[in-house]
Parts: sequence; C-alpha cells; structure tokens
Amino acid sequence: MGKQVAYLVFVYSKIKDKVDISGKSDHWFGALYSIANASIESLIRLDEIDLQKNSLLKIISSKTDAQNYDELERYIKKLSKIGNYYTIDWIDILKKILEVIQEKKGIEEKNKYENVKQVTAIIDTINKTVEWLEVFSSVSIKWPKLSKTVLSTLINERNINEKISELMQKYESGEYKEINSLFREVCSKVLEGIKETLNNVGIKFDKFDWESDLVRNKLVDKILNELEQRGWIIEDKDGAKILNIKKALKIKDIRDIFGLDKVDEESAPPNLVLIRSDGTTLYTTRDIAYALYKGESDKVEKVLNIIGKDQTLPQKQLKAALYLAGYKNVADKLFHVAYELVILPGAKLSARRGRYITFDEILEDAKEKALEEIRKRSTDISLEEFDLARDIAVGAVKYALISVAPERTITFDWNRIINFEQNSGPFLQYTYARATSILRKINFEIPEADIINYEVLNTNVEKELIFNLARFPEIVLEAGEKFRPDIIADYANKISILFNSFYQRFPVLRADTREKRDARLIMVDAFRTVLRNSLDLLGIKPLEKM
RNA sequence: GGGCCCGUAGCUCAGUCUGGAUAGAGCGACGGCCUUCGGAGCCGUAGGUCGCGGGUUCGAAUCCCGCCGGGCCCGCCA
Repeated sequence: MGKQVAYLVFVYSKIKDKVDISGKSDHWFGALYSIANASIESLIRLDEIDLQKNSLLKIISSKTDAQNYDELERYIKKLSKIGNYYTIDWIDILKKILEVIQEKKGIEEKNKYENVKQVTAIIDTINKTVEWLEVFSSVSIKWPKLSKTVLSTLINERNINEKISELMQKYESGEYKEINSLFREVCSKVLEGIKETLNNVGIKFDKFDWESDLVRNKLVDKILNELEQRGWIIEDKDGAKILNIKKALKIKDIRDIFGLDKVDEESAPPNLVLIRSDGTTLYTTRDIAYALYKGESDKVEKVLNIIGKDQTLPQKQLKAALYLAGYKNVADKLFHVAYELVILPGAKLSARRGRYITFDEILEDAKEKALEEIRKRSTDISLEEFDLARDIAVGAVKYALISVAPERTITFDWNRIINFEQNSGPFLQYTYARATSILRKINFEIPEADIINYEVLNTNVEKELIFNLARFPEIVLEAGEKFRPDIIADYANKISILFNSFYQRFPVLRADTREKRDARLIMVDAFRTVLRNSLDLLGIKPLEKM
C-alpha cells in the first residue's frame, strides 16, 4: 500500500517466476526489499542524470577549461551506456564527474556564472546516486544471487517511478484483482514470518487490518470531506491535497498539539500532504483514518500509536487532522507512544539499506549462550533443556530491550543483550526459580497468613523487601500512566536483588524458630507472586527450574 | 535556519515530571564467601567537576535562561 511496499511488490512481480522463496519468508522478502529499494533508488537517479546529461555538458562546455571538459565528456559517454550493463564502475565514473563539475562550480561562482543553481542540483543528484549505488553494492555482497536477478531484470525498465505510481493507484482502487492479490500475497507472506517469530517469544496479536481497506471503505474519503468542508484543505497546482496546518495554528488547541504558545513563520510546523497528485494516499493519511477507526467507539478510552520517535511530527499532524475534521474526542484520546530506535555502534540500522539484524538472529545467539550456561550446570542436554534455553534467551533479549527508557537511543551491544547476570531477564528467572525451589520443598503448603507473627521479619533486608513488595500496585500504575515498561523491569530487578540478599543471609526452612520459618515462608511466597506478576507484565516467562 | 530528544562512574543505564540529607544499579577492575534452602548468587573496595556558565531557592542532577557536544525530524518515503 505504501510506496515502500509498492517497490517490493513491483520487483517481486518482475522476478517471481525466476526465483523461489527460500528460507523464512520475512527474511527472504526483507532481503528482496533491501535489494529492490537500493536498485530502484539508484536506477531512478541514473535516469535523471541521463536526462540531465546534455545540459550538463552544455554548462561545462562554456569554455575556460578544455581539459576538464574533455575529461567530463569521456565520463559522460561512459555513463550513457547505462542501461546496457551493470558495473560497479558507475560509482567511480559518477565520482569523477562530480569532481570535475565541483571544480567547475568553483570557477563559476568566482565568475558569478548564472548556472550555479543547476549545477548544484546536478551535484546533488549525483551525490545521491553514488550513495545508493554504494548501498546497492553492499547489498549485492550480502545477497549476490538475488541482487543479480533483480538488477538484470530492472536494468531495462524505464519510468519506474510512473509504473510504481500506477501500481499504487490500481491497488488502492481495489478494482484490479491480480494486483490486489499480488500486494496481499507479499504482505501476507512477510507477516507470516513475523508472526512465527513473535509467536515463539510469546507475542500474539488479536487483529490485523489492511491499510488499503481504509481507503476502499471510504474512511479516508470521509475524513477528507470533513476537512474539505471545513476549509482545511488546499490543493496545489498538480492536484495534491494538502492539510493547511499553518492556517489551523490560529486555533489554540492546535497550537497545543504542536506544543507552541505563539505562532511565528519560522517555527510553524509544515503543512501535510494528504493525497498525492496521482490520487493515492500517504501513510499518515491512512493513519488518520486508522486512528478514527480505532478510537471512534465510546468504549475505547485510549488509542496508543506505538511508533518511533522519528514519527513525532507526523503523529502531531495526524492528531491535528482528526481535530480539524471534527473528531476532537478521538484526537484527545490519541497518544503517540514514542520510542527511540536501536542503532549499531557506528551506523544506523536501515532496512532500506540492507543494514539490519533480524530478531531471529539475536534470539539464536542468545539461545546458544543459554545452552552454554545450562551445560556448565548439567552434562547432557535434553530436549526439555532446549526449550529452557529458548525461554532464557527470550527473557534476556526482552529484558535488554525493555529495561531502557523508551526515549533513549539503544546502542546495539551483544554483551548487554546476552547478559545473564544481575540486571537481566535470566537473573530474574533465576531468582524466581530459587524462591520456587524453597516452596517446592514443602509442597507449596504455605502457612495461614493470619496466624503469622510478622514482627519477626525485623532485619533491614526483610523490611526493605516487604516495603518494596507493597509498592507493586503503585509501580504498575505509574508504568501504565507513563507508558514506561522499563519501570517494571527496574522494579523487578530491585526486588530480586533484595530477595537474593535475604536468601544469602537468612535460612527460611531452617530458621531457628517455627515462628520465623512461617513468617519467612509467607514472605517468600509474596515475593514469588509479585515477581511472577512483574515478569508476566514484561512478557518474560517465570521459570520454576533452570 | 526551525523544532524535539539525549548528555550522570571506564562502559550501559536509573534518578529530572513532583527540588531535600553522604547521587544509585549493572558490566568491567580488584579482594573475599560453597559442612546450611540452587554460586546464573552474595559481601566488600576502588571509581562521579551529575556537559559548561549563569539565575531562582534555606536547599538544584532535578526548576528557569544562555551556551557546547551527540541523535532525530522539518519528503507527493515509511
């Protein structure tokens, strides 16, 4: 539905008869997506350069430096062969052209030559082309065979942009059966793989919706009409429909949405394009309709859009659009739950550039580490222990990702993710197993709570543990209000540290009096309950043995 | 240029909204603890101008202003 999906579908439709989907479907399509994106972005720009080629020559040919000119002409002639073959030399050729015209630009600026702007544009295009070609080259090292197939198929395509636009129009209309099934085939297959992975780590979904249905069932139209009638839409010369946010800033509530107390030209947020000039919708447009769809019912108290921090502006625009379309009630219960992205040391993760680590890979590594740890403790590994390793691995990965405040950028670090010591998922699971182990020895026959003399729980560590256990409800409330699961992770870690400290120092079953033994048993049981509930909230499996 | 976020120990992070006493964890380093319920543990040591500079206050990591460093956004991509 989105343009990015259309890229994938476009390429898939071209090569589907030449290839087989191998391995996990989401991984395969993930690779194809990176390849498709890098090749399309490159080819589109190479086309542009091809078009600009003559004016390029003209600008440069305005004498002064004959040597530069000859050199440039040579490279451009090479470039004109684009379309017939692919070679990594493109990058070098373009870089050299770039060097020559940049040098040229220097001369021109000195002479106040008039075409500086045009040259700047060309330099920009070439820069981006080089960038994407470099991406493509790294992608094709990662997936050589598939990359070759894609490139050899796409290289003779012309007007890719137009074709993709057409593809989207047809899909959104819902009137083209083949195109419809193609899009949905791709999406379903990707989703299939994602669901499989998430299902393995205990994450399930109640419902999925097709974005395209929001267009076809006229919900997008409905909002658009409301906005149009209220005079919030402007149409530009190409026919794109734009939400007039600048005008809407006169309304105080809208300024509040953007966190502005006054409006000035400089700091005003930009208008939002809702409909492309080809008539198709954009992601944010569909998301406006989707927010309405989710939040229209009075039974719904809050609509949480959990999406990256980089979406802050579009999410504010979305909220403003709902308000302006007359759905203040829905706008008010809409929250953007923002989280920062995970980055690699040095480079940003980017699916579009083929720079990513799959969740499956991370789990696999964590699982190996877990098996290693299990082997340290018992010699032969049973099938059951493989399950155990998975539960531990999942606990480690989930905790690592969830225990950092959402607004903080997470720098990807294997050591932190595959940490099984304190302040980790496995540490919590281990502590839970220890507590369980005590109770198992008495067949979980916990003494009656109301006959206990709690006065005997009078050591500092016991008092602190009890005090913290009592805080559980307020911790949950706080985490919920702030949309901060890390608060629960931190809490679970804290009570576990306290429990371990207690465990090390004081015997439970062999306490010196019956009174103490019973009181401590009650405390262990309470701790176990609170930790189990915390782990459940975090989606980490409490383990009774490990 | 405009907007948002981050800056706390060598590293990864809590604590900032709602100001309060010697600023807390984990990792890493160093030193201890298995005749007792599971050592994936526990106890201890070293390590911090809370980015910098002003201001408000009896009191500032926390509130206000100004800088500096890093990230993100400002697309008819998502």
